[in-house]
Amino acid sequence: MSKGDETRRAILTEATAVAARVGLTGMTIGQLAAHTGMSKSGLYAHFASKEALQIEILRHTRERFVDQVVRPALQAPRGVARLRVLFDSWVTWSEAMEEGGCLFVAASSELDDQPGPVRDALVRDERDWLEMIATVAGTAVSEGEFRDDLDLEQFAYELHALTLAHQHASRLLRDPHALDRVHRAFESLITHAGQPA
Amino acid sequence: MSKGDETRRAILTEATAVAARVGLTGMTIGQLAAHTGMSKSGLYAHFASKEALQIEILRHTRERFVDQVVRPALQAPRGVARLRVLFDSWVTWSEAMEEGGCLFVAASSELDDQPGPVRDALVRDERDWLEMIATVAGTAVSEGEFRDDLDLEQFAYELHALTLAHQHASRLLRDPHALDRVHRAFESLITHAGQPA
DNA sequence: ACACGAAAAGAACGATCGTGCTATAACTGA
DNA sequence: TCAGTTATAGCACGATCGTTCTTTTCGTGT
Repeated sequence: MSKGDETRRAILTEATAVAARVGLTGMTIGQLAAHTGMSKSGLYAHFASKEALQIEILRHTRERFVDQVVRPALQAPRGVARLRVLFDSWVTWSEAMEEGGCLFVAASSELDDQPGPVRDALVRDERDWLEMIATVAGTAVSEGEFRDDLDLEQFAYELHALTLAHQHASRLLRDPHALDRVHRAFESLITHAGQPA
Repeated sequence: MSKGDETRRAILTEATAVAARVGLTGMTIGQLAAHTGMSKSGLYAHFASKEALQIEILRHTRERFVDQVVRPALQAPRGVARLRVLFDSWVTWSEAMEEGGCLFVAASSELDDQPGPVRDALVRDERDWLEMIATVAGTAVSEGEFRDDLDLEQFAYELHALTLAHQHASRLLRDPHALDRVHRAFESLITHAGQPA
Protein backbone atom coordinates (compact mmCIF):
# COMPACT_ATOMS: atom_id res chain seq x y z
CA MET A 1 0.00 0.00 0.00
CA SER A 2 1.44 3.35 -1.06
CA LYS A 3 1.95 6.22 1.32
CA GLY A 4 -1.06 8.04 -0.09
CA ASP A 5 -3.45 5.15 0.47
CA GLU A 6 -2.08 4.76 3.95
CA THR A 7 -2.74 8.29 5.13
CA ARG A 8 -5.99 8.34 3.23
CA ARG A 9 -7.13 5.36 5.24
CA ALA A 10 -5.92 6.96 8.45
CA ILE A 11 -7.89 10.08 7.63
CA LEU A 12 -11.04 8.06 7.00
CA THR A 13 -10.68 6.21 10.27
CA GLU A 14 -10.26 9.44 12.19
CA ALA A 15 -13.03 11.11 10.21
CA THR A 16 -15.41 8.30 11.05
CA ALA A 17 -14.89 8.92 14.73
CA VAL A 18 -15.34 12.66 14.37
CA ALA A 19 -18.44 12.25 12.22
CA ALA A 20 -20.01 9.92 14.76
CA ARG A 21 -19.60 12.59 17.38
CA VAL A 22 -20.53 15.80 15.58
CA GLY A 23 -22.29 14.45 12.51
CA LEU A 24 -21.30 14.13 8.87
CA THR A 25 -22.35 17.72 8.26
CA GLY A 26 -21.08 19.13 11.52
CA MET A 27 -17.65 17.74 10.88
CA THR A 28 -15.33 20.29 9.23
CA ILE A 29 -12.14 19.97 7.23
CA GLY A 30 -10.22 22.19 9.63
CA GLN A 31 -11.36 20.22 12.65
CA LEU A 32 -10.36 17.02 10.88
CA ALA A 33 -6.96 18.40 9.95
CA ALA A 34 -6.31 19.34 13.55
CA HIS A 35 -7.28 15.84 14.71
CA THR A 36 -4.96 14.14 12.24
CA GLY A 37 -2.11 16.61 12.62
CA MET A 38 -2.19 17.46 8.94
CA SER A 39 -2.69 20.74 7.14
CA LYS A 40 -6.13 21.51 5.80
CA SER A 41 -5.01 21.43 2.18
CA GLY A 42 -2.84 18.35 2.63
CA LEU A 43 -5.79 16.47 3.95
CA TYR A 44 -8.22 17.90 1.44
CA ALA A 45 -6.04 16.81 -1.48
CA HIS A 46 -7.17 13.23 -0.86
CA PHE A 47 -10.79 13.99 -1.63
CA ALA A 48 -12.67 15.77 -4.36
CA SER A 49 -15.00 17.65 -2.01
CA LYS A 50 -16.47 17.49 1.45
CA GLU A 51 -19.45 15.64 0.05
CA ALA A 52 -17.16 13.07 -1.55
CA LEU A 53 -15.39 12.69 1.77
CA GLN A 54 -18.72 12.08 3.51
CA ILE A 55 -19.59 9.35 1.03
CA GLU A 56 -16.18 7.75 1.44
CA ILE A 57 -16.63 7.82 5.20
CA LEU A 58 -19.83 5.85 4.77
CA ARG A 59 -18.12 3.41 2.41
CA HIS A 60 -15.25 2.93 4.82
CA THR A 61 -17.61 2.42 7.75
CA ARG A 62 -19.67 -0.01 5.73
CA GLU A 63 -16.60 -2.13 5.02
CA ARG A 64 -15.71 -2.32 8.67
CA PHE A 65 -19.33 -3.02 9.55
CA VAL A 66 -19.41 -6.00 7.21
CA ASP A 67 -16.17 -7.26 8.70
CA GLN A 68 -17.14 -6.89 12.31
CA VAL A 69 -20.88 -7.52 12.30
CA VAL A 70 -22.07 -9.30 9.19
CA ARG A 71 -19.21 -11.71 8.58
CA PRO A 72 -19.17 -13.22 12.07
CA ALA A 73 -22.88 -13.90 11.75
CA LEU A 74 -22.51 -15.65 8.42
CA GLN A 75 -19.94 -17.96 9.97
CA ALA A 76 -22.36 -19.00 12.71
CA PRO A 77 -24.83 -21.85 12.18
CA ARG A 78 -28.07 -20.91 10.46
CA GLY A 79 -31.09 -20.01 12.54
CA VAL A 80 -31.49 -18.33 15.90
CA ALA A 81 -27.82 -18.92 16.68
CA ARG A 82 -26.84 -16.84 13.68
CA LEU A 83 -29.34 -14.17 14.63
CA ARG A 84 -27.85 -13.99 18.10
CA VAL A 85 -24.37 -13.55 16.73
CA LEU A 86 -25.60 -10.85 14.38
CA PHE A 87 -27.24 -8.97 17.21
CA ASP A 88 -24.40 -9.44 19.68
CA SER A 89 -21.90 -8.35 17.08
CA TRP A 90 -23.88 -5.20 16.47
CA VAL A 91 -24.00 -4.41 20.19
CA THR A 92 -20.26 -5.00 20.42
CA TRP A 93 -19.71 -2.81 17.37
CA SER A 94 -21.80 -0.05 18.86
CA GLU A 95 -20.16 -0.25 22.28
CA ALA A 96 -16.70 -0.27 20.72
CA MET A 97 -17.10 3.29 19.49
CA GLU A 98 -15.49 5.46 22.11
CA GLU A 99 -17.85 8.34 21.36
CA GLY A 100 -20.89 8.90 19.21
CA GLY A 101 -21.78 5.23 18.88
CA CYS A 102 -22.75 3.72 15.55
CA LEU A 103 -22.23 6.18 12.72
CA PHE A 104 -25.14 4.78 10.72
CA VAL A 105 -27.54 5.44 13.58
CA ALA A 106 -26.21 8.96 14.03
CA ALA A 107 -26.31 9.70 10.32
CA SER A 108 -29.80 8.26 9.93
CA SER A 109 -31.53 11.05 11.77
CA GLU A 110 -29.10 13.67 10.62
CA LEU A 111 -29.72 13.07 6.93
CA ASP A 112 -33.34 11.99 6.99
CA ASP A 113 -34.51 15.15 5.31
CA GLN A 114 -31.39 16.36 3.55
CA PRO A 115 -31.57 15.15 -0.04
CA GLY A 116 -28.41 14.41 -1.98
CA PRO A 117 -25.94 11.65 -2.78
CA VAL A 118 -24.82 11.24 0.84
CA ARG A 119 -28.34 10.54 1.96
CA ASP A 120 -28.82 8.18 -0.99
CA ALA A 121 -25.74 6.20 -0.01
CA LEU A 122 -26.93 5.94 3.57
CA VAL A 123 -30.40 4.80 2.51
CA ARG A 124 -28.83 2.03 0.44
CA ASP A 125 -26.75 0.90 3.41
CA GLU A 126 -29.70 0.92 5.77
CA ARG A 127 -31.88 -1.01 3.33
CA ASP A 128 -29.12 -3.60 3.01
CA TRP A 129 -28.86 -3.86 6.76
CA LEU A 130 -32.59 -4.40 7.24
CA GLU A 131 -32.54 -6.94 4.42
CA MET A 132 -29.67 -8.74 6.10
CA ILE A 133 -31.60 -8.98 9.36
CA ALA A 134 -34.66 -10.26 7.53
CA THR A 135 -32.60 -12.84 5.66
CA VAL A 136 -30.98 -14.17 8.80
CA ALA A 137 -34.36 -14.32 10.51
CA GLY A 138 -35.48 -16.31 7.48
CA THR A 139 -32.90 -18.98 8.26
CA ALA A 140 -34.49 -19.35 11.68
CA VAL A 141 -37.80 -19.93 9.94
CA SER A 142 -36.44 -22.55 7.60
CA GLU A 143 -34.72 -24.25 10.51
CA GLY A 144 -38.10 -24.49 12.21
CA GLU A 145 -37.10 -22.26 15.12
CA PHE A 146 -39.38 -19.39 14.12
CA ARG A 147 -42.98 -19.89 13.11
CA ASP A 148 -43.33 -20.08 9.36
CA ASP A 149 -45.86 -17.29 8.99
CA LEU A 150 -43.47 -14.80 10.56
CA ASP A 151 -43.32 -11.48 8.71
CA LEU A 152 -39.58 -11.19 8.15
CA GLU A 153 -39.60 -7.50 7.26
CA GLN A 154 -41.66 -6.68 10.30
CA PHE A 155 -39.26 -8.69 12.43
CA ALA A 156 -36.31 -6.82 10.94
CA TYR A 157 -38.08 -3.53 11.61
CA GLU A 158 -38.59 -4.41 15.26
CA LEU A 159 -35.07 -5.70 15.75
CA HIS A 160 -33.68 -2.60 14.12
CA ALA A 161 -35.81 -0.53 16.48
CA LEU A 162 -33.87 -2.06 19.35
CA THR A 163 -30.57 -0.90 17.93
CA LEU A 164 -31.90 2.65 17.71
CA ALA A 165 -33.25 2.44 21.24
CA HIS A 166 -29.98 1.11 22.54
CA GLN A 167 -28.01 3.98 21.12
CA HIS A 168 -30.54 6.35 22.71
CA ALA A 169 -30.42 4.72 26.14
CA SER A 170 -26.70 4.17 26.13
CA ARG A 171 -25.38 7.35 24.51
CA LEU A 172 -27.94 10.00 25.33
CA LEU A 173 -29.44 8.87 28.60
CA ARG A 174 -26.30 7.06 29.75
CA ASP A 175 -28.58 4.46 31.29
CA PRO A 176 -26.40 2.00 33.21
CA HIS A 177 -28.92 -0.73 32.43
CA ALA A 178 -28.92 -0.09 28.71
CA LEU A 179 -27.16 -3.34 27.85
CA ASP A 180 -29.49 -5.32 30.05
CA ARG A 181 -32.51 -3.57 28.51
CA VAL A 182 -31.63 -4.25 24.92
CA HIS A 183 -30.81 -7.89 25.63
CA ARG A 184 -34.10 -8.47 27.37
CA ALA A 185 -35.97 -6.83 24.52
CA PHE A 186 -34.09 -9.02 22.07
CA GLU A 187 -34.95 -12.20 23.95
CA SER A 188 -38.57 -11.15 24.08
CA LEU A 189 -38.55 -10.58 20.33
CA ILE A 190 -37.05 -14.00 19.67
CA THR A 191 -39.43 -15.75 22.01
CA HIS A 192 -42.48 -14.27 20.35
CA ALA A 193 -41.16 -15.07 16.89
CA GLY A 194 -41.04 -18.70 17.92
CA GLN A 195 -44.55 -18.95 19.25
CA PRO A 196 -47.61 -19.18 16.99
CA ALA A 197 -49.08 -15.78 16.19
CA MET B 1 -49.17 39.92 24.01
CA SER B 2 -46.68 42.62 23.06
CA LYS B 3 -45.11 42.89 19.65
CA GLY B 4 -41.82 41.53 20.95
CA ASP B 5 -43.34 38.38 22.39
CA GLU B 6 -45.29 37.86 19.22
CA THR B 7 -42.31 37.84 16.88
CA ARG B 8 -40.29 35.95 19.40
CA ARG B 9 -42.86 33.20 19.31
CA ALA B 10 -42.95 33.27 15.53
CA ILE B 11 -39.18 32.93 15.43
CA LEU B 12 -39.29 29.93 17.74
CA THR B 13 -41.94 28.23 15.66
CA GLU B 14 -39.95 28.72 12.49
CA ALA B 15 -36.72 27.78 14.25
CA THR B 16 -38.26 24.53 15.43
CA ALA B 17 -39.01 23.54 11.86
CA VAL B 18 -35.54 24.48 10.66
CA ALA B 19 -33.87 22.67 13.56
CA ALA B 20 -35.85 19.52 12.85
CA ARG B 21 -34.51 19.54 9.32
CA VAL B 22 -30.87 20.53 9.73
CA GLY B 23 -30.35 19.97 13.44
CA LEU B 24 -30.04 22.29 16.42
CA THR B 25 -26.35 22.76 15.67
CA GLY B 26 -26.65 22.84 11.90
CA MET B 27 -29.21 25.61 12.08
CA THR B 28 -27.62 29.06 11.70
CA ILE B 29 -28.78 32.53 12.64
CA GLY B 30 -28.45 33.79 9.08
CA GLN B 31 -30.48 30.90 7.70
CA LEU B 32 -33.12 31.53 10.32
CA ALA B 33 -33.22 35.24 9.56
CA ALA B 34 -33.75 34.50 5.89
CA HIS B 35 -36.58 32.10 6.70
CA THR B 36 -38.38 34.62 8.89
CA GLY B 37 -37.70 37.62 6.67
CA MET B 38 -35.88 39.42 9.45
CA SER B 39 -32.38 40.79 9.70
CA LYS B 40 -29.79 38.70 11.51
CA SER B 41 -29.35 41.22 14.29
CA GLY B 42 -33.07 41.91 14.63
CA LEU B 43 -33.69 38.25 15.17
CA TYR B 44 -30.69 37.75 17.38
CA ALA B 45 -31.80 40.56 19.71
CA HIS B 46 -34.48 38.22 21.07
CA PHE B 47 -31.97 35.75 22.44
CA ALA B 48 -28.84 35.88 24.53
CA SER B 49 -26.87 33.46 22.38
CA LYS B 50 -27.30 30.64 19.92
CA GLU B 51 -27.12 28.18 22.76
CA ALA B 52 -29.87 30.02 24.60
CA LEU B 53 -31.94 29.94 21.41
CA GLN B 54 -31.44 26.18 21.15
CA ILE B 55 -32.65 25.70 24.70
CA GLU B 56 -35.67 27.92 24.07
CA ILE B 57 -36.46 25.89 20.98
CA LEU B 58 -36.54 22.77 23.11
CA ARG B 59 -38.72 24.51 25.70
CA HIS B 60 -41.11 25.72 23.03
CA THR B 61 -41.29 22.29 21.45
CA ARG B 62 -41.86 20.69 24.81
CA GLU B 63 -44.84 22.95 25.47
CA ARG B 64 -46.43 22.03 22.18
CA PHE B 65 -45.63 18.37 22.77
CA VAL B 66 -47.45 18.41 26.10
CA ASP B 67 -50.41 20.11 24.46
CA GLN B 68 -50.67 17.81 21.50
CA VAL B 69 -49.49 14.47 22.83
CA VAL B 70 -49.57 14.28 26.61
CA ARG B 71 -52.74 16.21 27.38
CA PRO B 72 -55.04 14.26 25.04
CA ALA B 73 -53.82 11.04 26.67
CA LEU B 74 -54.52 12.27 30.17
CA GLN B 75 -58.07 13.06 29.13
CA ALA B 76 -58.63 9.50 27.94
CA PRO B 77 -59.79 6.77 30.33
CA ARG B 78 -57.03 5.07 32.30
CA GLY B 79 -55.47 1.87 30.97
CA VAL B 80 -54.82 0.60 27.50
CA ALA B 81 -57.21 3.18 26.05
CA ARG B 82 -55.03 5.96 27.43
CA LEU B 83 -51.91 4.24 26.15
CA ARG B 84 -53.44 4.04 22.69
CA VAL B 85 -54.25 7.73 22.70
CA LEU B 86 -50.74 8.53 23.85
CA PHE B 87 -49.22 6.49 21.07
CA ASP B 88 -51.62 7.68 18.37
CA SER B 89 -51.09 11.27 19.40
CA TRP B 90 -47.36 10.83 19.10
CA VAL B 91 -47.69 9.36 15.63
CA THR B 92 -49.95 12.22 14.62
CA TRP B 93 -47.49 14.70 16.11
CA SER B 94 -44.63 13.14 14.22
CA GLU B 95 -46.49 12.97 10.93
CA ALA B 96 -47.65 16.57 11.28
CA MET B 97 -44.11 17.85 10.89
CA GLU B 98 -43.74 18.75 7.24
CA GLU B 99 -40.04 17.97 7.29
CA GLY B 100 -37.57 16.50 9.74
CA GLY B 101 -40.17 14.77 11.89
CA CYS B 102 -40.08 14.95 15.66
CA LEU B 103 -37.42 17.38 16.86
CA PHE B 104 -36.72 15.36 20.00
CA VAL B 105 -35.89 12.30 17.96
CA ALA B 106 -33.65 14.31 15.66
CA ALA B 107 -31.92 16.07 18.54
CA SER B 108 -31.45 12.85 20.48
CA SER B 109 -28.84 11.43 18.16
CA GLU B 110 -27.40 14.80 17.31
CA LEU B 111 -26.58 15.69 20.90
CA ASP B 112 -25.87 12.28 22.35
CA ASP B 113 -22.19 13.00 22.74
CA GLN B 114 -22.09 16.78 22.83
CA PRO B 115 -22.02 17.83 26.47
CA GLY B 116 -23.53 21.11 27.55
CA PRO B 117 -26.75 22.70 28.75
CA VAL B 118 -28.63 21.94 25.53
CA ARG B 119 -27.94 18.26 25.87
CA ASP B 120 -28.88 18.42 29.55
CA ALA B 121 -32.23 19.97 28.72
CA LEU B 122 -32.91 17.32 26.11
CA VAL B 123 -32.01 14.52 28.49
CA ARG B 124 -34.49 15.89 31.02
CA ASP B 125 -37.21 16.00 28.40
CA GLU B 126 -36.51 12.47 27.21
CA ARG B 127 -36.48 11.13 30.75
CA ASP B 128 -39.83 12.80 31.37
CA TRP B 129 -41.22 11.29 28.22
CA LEU B 130 -40.10 7.75 29.10
CA GLU B 131 -41.47 8.24 32.60
CA MET B 132 -44.79 9.36 31.14
CA ILE B 133 -45.02 6.24 29.00
CA ALA B 134 -44.20 4.06 32.00
CA THR B 135 -46.79 5.82 34.14
CA VAL B 136 -49.54 5.42 31.57
CA ALA B 137 -48.61 1.76 31.14
CA GLY B 138 -48.93 1.53 34.90
CA THR B 139 -52.58 2.54 34.69
CA ALA B 140 -53.12 -0.42 32.38
CA VAL B 141 -51.61 -2.64 35.05
CA SER B 142 -53.78 -1.27 37.81
CA GLU B 143 -56.83 -1.61 35.58
CA GLY B 144 -55.97 -5.27 35.17
CA GLU B 145 -55.35 -5.03 31.44
CA PHE B 146 -51.64 -5.63 31.68
CA ARG B 147 -50.12 -8.37 33.79
CA ASP B 148 -49.06 -7.09 37.17
CA ASP B 149 -45.45 -8.21 36.98
CA LEU B 150 -44.88 -6.11 33.87
CA ASP B 151 -41.61 -4.15 33.96
CA LEU B 152 -42.91 -0.66 33.27
CA GLU B 153 -39.55 0.86 32.42
CA GLN B 154 -38.77 -1.95 30.06
CA PHE B 155 -42.17 -1.48 28.44
CA ALA B 156 -41.51 2.24 28.05
CA TYR B 157 -38.12 1.46 26.54
CA GLU B 158 -39.65 -0.82 23.94
CA LEU B 159 -42.48 1.52 23.10
CA HIS B 160 -40.04 4.38 22.74
CA ALA B 161 -37.98 2.18 20.42
CA LEU B 162 -40.96 2.10 18.09
CA THR B 163 -41.09 5.87 17.87
CA LEU B 164 -37.42 5.93 16.89
CA ALA B 165 -37.98 3.19 14.35
CA HIS B 166 -40.97 4.97 12.88
CA GLN B 167 -39.02 8.14 12.29
CA HIS B 168 -36.33 6.05 10.62
CA ALA B 169 -38.72 4.15 8.37
CA SER B 170 -40.87 7.13 7.55
CA ARG B 171 -38.33 9.92 7.17
CA LEU B 172 -35.15 8.22 6.04
CA LEU B 173 -36.36 5.17 4.15
CA ARG B 174 -39.64 6.77 3.08
CA ASP B 175 -41.23 3.37 3.56
CA PRO B 176 -44.86 3.62 2.40
CA HIS B 177 -45.79 0.97 4.97
CA ALA B 178 -44.18 2.81 7.86
CA LEU B 179 -47.49 3.66 9.52
CA ASP B 180 -48.74 0.13 9.17
CA ARG B 181 -45.46 -1.23 10.54
CA VAL B 182 -45.43 0.89 13.65
CA HIS B 183 -49.06 0.15 14.41
CA ARG B 184 -48.57 -3.58 14.11
CA ALA B 185 -45.52 -3.40 16.35
CA PHE B 186 -47.52 -1.42 18.88
CA GLU B 187 -50.35 -3.96 18.90
CA SER B 188 -47.85 -6.74 19.35
CA LEU B 189 -46.31 -4.91 22.30
CA ILE B 190 -49.70 -4.41 23.95
CA THR B 191 -50.75 -7.99 23.38
CA HIS B 192 -47.65 -9.38 25.02
CA ALA B 193 -47.96 -7.01 27.93
CA GLY B 194 -51.36 -8.46 28.61
CA GLN B 195 -50.33 -12.09 28.60
CA PRO B 196 -48.50 -13.75 31.47
CA ALA B 197 -44.73 -13.59 31.03
C1' DA C 1 -50.34 63.69 19.19
C1' DC C 2 -46.13 63.46 21.36
C1' DA C 3 -42.53 61.40 23.91
C1' DC C 4 -40.36 57.61 25.35
C1' DG C 5 -39.09 52.84 25.39
C1' DA C 6 -39.00 48.69 22.69
C1' DA C 7 -37.97 46.41 18.38
C1' DA C 8 -35.61 45.91 14.26
C1' DA C 9 -31.97 47.07 10.98
C1' DG C 10 -27.22 48.23 9.51
C1' DA C 11 -22.66 47.61 9.68
C1' DA C 12 -18.73 45.58 11.23
C1' DC C 13 -15.64 42.34 14.08
C1' DG C 14 -12.51 38.21 14.08
C1' DA C 15 -12.95 33.46 13.14
C1' DT C 16 -13.79 29.71 10.36
C1' DC C 17 -15.98 27.61 6.53
C1' DG C 18 -15.07 24.86 1.78
C1' DT C 19 -12.10 25.17 -1.88
C1' DG C 20 -8.72 26.49 -5.17
C1' DC C 21 -3.69 27.45 -6.69
C1' DT C 22 1.32 27.23 -6.05
C1' DA C 23 5.38 25.76 -4.02
C1' DT C 24 7.99 22.53 -1.28
C1' DA C 25 8.87 18.18 0.63
C1' DA C 26 8.79 13.24 0.54
C1' DC C 27 8.55 9.04 -1.57
C1' DT C 28 9.65 5.62 -5.43
C1' DG C 29 11.49 3.18 -9.62
C1' DA C 30 15.37 3.03 -12.62
C1' DT D 1 21.57 8.33 -6.68
C1' DC D 2 18.91 10.98 -9.48
C1' DA D 3 14.50 12.04 -11.94
C1' DG D 4 10.05 12.09 -11.73
C1' DT D 5 6.01 11.41 -9.51
C1' DT D 6 3.27 11.91 -5.52
C1' DA D 7 2.08 13.74 -1.22
C1' DT D 8 1.81 17.59 1.80
C1' DA D 9 2.08 22.44 3.17
C1' DG D 10 1.35 27.49 2.54
C1' DC D 11 -1.41 30.93 1.33
C1' DA D 12 -5.34 33.24 -0.21
C1' DC D 13 -10.26 33.68 -1.92
C1' DG D 14 -15.13 34.87 -1.03
C1' DA D 15 -18.70 33.44 1.96
C1' DT D 16 -20.69 32.77 6.20
C1' DC D 17 -20.40 31.96 11.06
C1' DG D 18 -21.82 33.97 16.03
C1' DT D 19 -21.72 38.20 18.16
C1' DT D 20 -21.60 43.26 19.41
C1' DC D 21 -22.32 47.86 18.58
C1' DT D 22 -24.86 51.98 16.94
C1' DT D 23 -28.62 53.86 14.59
C1' DT D 24 -33.16 54.03 12.92
C1' DT D 25 -37.87 52.69 12.95
C1' DC D 26 -41.94 51.46 15.21
C1' DG D 27 -45.40 50.50 18.87
C1' DT D 28 -47.56 52.21 22.93
C1' DG D 29 -49.22 54.88 27.14
C1' DT D 30 -50.57 59.31 28.39
